[in-house]
Amino acid sequence: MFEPTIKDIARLCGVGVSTVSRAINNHPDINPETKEKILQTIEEYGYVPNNSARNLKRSDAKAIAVLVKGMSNLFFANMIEIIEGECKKKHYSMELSYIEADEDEVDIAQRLVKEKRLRGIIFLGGMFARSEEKLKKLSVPFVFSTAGAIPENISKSLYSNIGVDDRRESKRMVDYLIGLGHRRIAILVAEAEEVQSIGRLRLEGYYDALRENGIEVNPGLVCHVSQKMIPFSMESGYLAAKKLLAGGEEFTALYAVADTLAIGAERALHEAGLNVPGDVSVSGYDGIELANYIVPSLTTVRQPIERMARETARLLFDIISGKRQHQHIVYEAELLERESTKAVDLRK
Amino acid sequence: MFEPTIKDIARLCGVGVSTVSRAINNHPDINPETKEKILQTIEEYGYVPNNSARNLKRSDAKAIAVLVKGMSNLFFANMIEIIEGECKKKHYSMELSYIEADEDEVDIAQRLVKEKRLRGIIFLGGMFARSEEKLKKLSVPFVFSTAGAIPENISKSLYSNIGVDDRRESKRMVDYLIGLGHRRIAILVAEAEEVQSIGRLRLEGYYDALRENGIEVNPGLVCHVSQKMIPFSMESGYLAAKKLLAGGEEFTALYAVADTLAIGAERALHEAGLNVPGDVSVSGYDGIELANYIVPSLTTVRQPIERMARETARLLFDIISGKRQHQHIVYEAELLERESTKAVDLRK
DNA sequence: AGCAAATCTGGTAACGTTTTCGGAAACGTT
DNA sequence: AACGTTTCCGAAAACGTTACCAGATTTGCT
Repeated sequence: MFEPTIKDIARLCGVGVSTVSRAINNHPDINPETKEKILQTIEEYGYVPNNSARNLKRSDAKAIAVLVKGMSNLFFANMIEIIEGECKKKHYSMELSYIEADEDEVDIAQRLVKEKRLRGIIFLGGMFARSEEKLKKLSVPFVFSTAGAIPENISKSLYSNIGVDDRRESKRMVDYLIGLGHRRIAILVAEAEEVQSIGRLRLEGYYDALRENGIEVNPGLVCHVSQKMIPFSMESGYLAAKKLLAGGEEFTALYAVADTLAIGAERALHEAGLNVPGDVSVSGYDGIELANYIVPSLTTVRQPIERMARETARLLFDIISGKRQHQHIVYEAELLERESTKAVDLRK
Repeated sequence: MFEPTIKDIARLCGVGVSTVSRAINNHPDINPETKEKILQTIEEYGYVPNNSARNLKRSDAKAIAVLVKGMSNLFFANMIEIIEGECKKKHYSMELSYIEADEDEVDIAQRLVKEKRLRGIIFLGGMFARSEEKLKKLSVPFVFSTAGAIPENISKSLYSNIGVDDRRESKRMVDYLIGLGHRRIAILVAEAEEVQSIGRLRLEGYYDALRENGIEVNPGLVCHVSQKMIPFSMESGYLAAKKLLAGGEEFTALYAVADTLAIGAERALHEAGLNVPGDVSVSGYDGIELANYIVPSLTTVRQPIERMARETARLLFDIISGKRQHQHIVYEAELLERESTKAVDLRK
């Protein structure tokens, strides 16, 4: 199959290649009539500029990459879709790549940028304990979202970060459960071993709340998702809850650090003949759409996912175009009180 | 920031650029020692070949695109992740783009292919009533998955298609409900207006089952998701079910043509004080992971999603490399009988 | 009418690779 | 020793664009 190039179009129109190039790129230095004719010919022959040649010459591509760490997460799927929409608006293309837990996201990004001459990177999830030198080597802006905490000693001007204060919001949820009278509150946590990871932060929030309320931490109520499992999957929640139940430790509330984990846990509870919220109150974290539809609807902390995703993309584009500098945005989350939690039964 | 090129590496090693190129691309015509030295220098200086230049010269890129029609679908999110994994294995990069309902996927693909010199396209969802001429113009292989039905008059050698027989599997589900004694079976359907769309096919399956069992179709039990809504979202299911309930038509079973719709519907049922499966049996379609965890777990038709996604990617790669020809694969789905359905109560 | 300025245009040199081609050196074989 | 082979290598020509520069034409102003 023959693919016309800019030369062919030029020949067809009896003009030089530079003129065709000008027509394509909306250059001002061109006669509107010539431009019209060229555009028409282009249309007629179905000419589409070769991106590789263009990128080579321009020495950068109108593209970004979205790197996702932590698979099978409804939350990220949602964000990706929104980010893709923003890319489309800016006529950027988006490359998506899921990266393994043991891979270094900054290294991968670095390579990708060099290879494809991308203009920026969005990074979703994962923990975040990078070295400053690596960040310094980055030649394009890097925006993190829904990532773990940032080590204090790294200069904030090297990257952007958008999200909520996981530790604080997690504490808010546990405070709420305590407010309902719960004292024996179990927690289902994933990735808590990774320093500064999201899971870790949410667990810290749990500790904070207990401490502040003078409740002693019962290690038997802190249940970790097996490291071999996908951290935030329903299956992980299910299995972890089963383990918790098997442990025999009593609890009146179960807080899972992700809605998906909570849903898995509810099934385990159900199988054990426990009613939610009758016997156990259950709450999650994230505020995925689903949480509102299941029966009973799930009490959760809603992250402003759409706003976060949209702003992540917009901020990146603004930094690329020089309109804004790197910044660190912390959104407020919202506690959604729903059917899965209730005040502790005083008769018990 | 200075980025070394192949010339720099060549100079640094005191060899010609072609030799460096040979080292990078594992060409046999090179002295192992020289290769070793070059590779070492590359490592040392962090050289990464410029993809644009490479693609330009090679006149094609090691990349494919995944085009998704029909947004906010858990099912697709899952498939995309699996496909991305397969791409990674083959060292292909993947471009993701969601396309609007009114856009022509083949046109978009065509443009993308010309622009980026992609080697193939995977197309997820949407209906599929393409013209043969357009398909003929395609210069790279095109694999559809989870798409609507194929018009019979289009030559099957022009594209591949992988999926299940939606009409038959849908009928299977309705047959099952009828087998449980249900006669007044409501259906929640989306996109049924689009000829040959997935929604339409599933609705046809419903009609087939009723007809075969001598049950007259009650139009009051066929409930369409509003066209303004996202077709397969939970919200759509919720709203549609509310409309159905408001219609006042009695039914003992509700079949939603997607699990997400079913989950939305269950909430509406719940709000109306109806118990599942006590008062109404509910079933879905797709077999997303979630369906197994919610309470009551959802009876559904499981599409072999992982197998489909994996095979879609593999088939595309095989066609690209000439190992296989275009083909049309129809997988068997599996009816998963779970807690949300039960035999109709004879006392009623 | 004359000249400067504005408008438009085409030629051409890059951009960083891969690949072809011919040649040099090293190696076997008679 | 003379020859063909093999092994390795470098020069240079693409690939399809964009951007710079210089030239040609038109326009605007005295």
